[in-house]
Amino acid sequence: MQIATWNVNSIKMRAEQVLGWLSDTQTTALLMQETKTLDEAFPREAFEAAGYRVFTCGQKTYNGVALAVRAEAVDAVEDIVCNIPGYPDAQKRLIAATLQLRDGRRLRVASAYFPNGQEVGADKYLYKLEWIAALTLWVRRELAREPLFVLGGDFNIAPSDADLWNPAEWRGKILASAPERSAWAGLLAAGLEDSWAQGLHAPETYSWWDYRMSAFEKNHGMRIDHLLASHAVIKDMDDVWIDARPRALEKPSDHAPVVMRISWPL
DNA sequence: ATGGCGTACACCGTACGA
Repeated sequence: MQIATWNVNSIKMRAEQVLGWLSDTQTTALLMQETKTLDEAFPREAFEAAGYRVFTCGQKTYNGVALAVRAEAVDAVEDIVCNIPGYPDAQKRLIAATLQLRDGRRLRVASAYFPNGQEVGADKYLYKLEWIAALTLWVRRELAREPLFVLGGDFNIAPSDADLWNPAEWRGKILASAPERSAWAGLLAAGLEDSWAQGLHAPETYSWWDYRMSAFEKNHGMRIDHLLASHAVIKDMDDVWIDARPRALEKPSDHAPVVMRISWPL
């Protein structure tokens, strides 16, 4: 079984690349962010024709999250929620669903698009911290009833200076500020583990590169997309990596997929 | 200090992003 998260930066622009990548990698469940599309305009038929079920929580122009799940891997998909329960928000940044897997396991997955925050101290920054606090409370509740849980997405947080190509310039700034890193630690304290900590990774491995100034070619990137999971998932994880290949295509998303392989035979 | 690039909506430029 393979689970991936990918900020696609407009699903209408990227559907062909995403479907090609799913076909190449045989990914079981893909968590998408920044679909930037109303649910009725999501290219659902193309995903279904490729053998995936799709669940969307979208809006016009901005934000938007979605799940694509291989139909043959699940008996049912249940308890779908759009946005954080109890946290009303016009911005669509979370979708979760429980996958009743063909092997009998129940796995809850959540795709999250964390607010960017714009600048430390800005209104959008306060919203970011408030949103993460609400998410953390929700994660605690979910973990109490769903032992197999994965939270993946574009966190818009670089957990350590090693996750920035130029940490000196980002010290204390948005994506790297102490309150954001403390919020990250709070998510782990709620009962999640960072899948990345399980693997051996080359230094300067990133998940996002600016479109400008040939940042990808120079590997001027950041690692801000993550897969967290409960221990019951992490203990069965074989590998985790970032697939930078799609970033080198024509008209790419500025983010690359983060992928985890779990030993369950699906 | 700005823009550098890309996307969306719909203006023929603005908002937003990380």
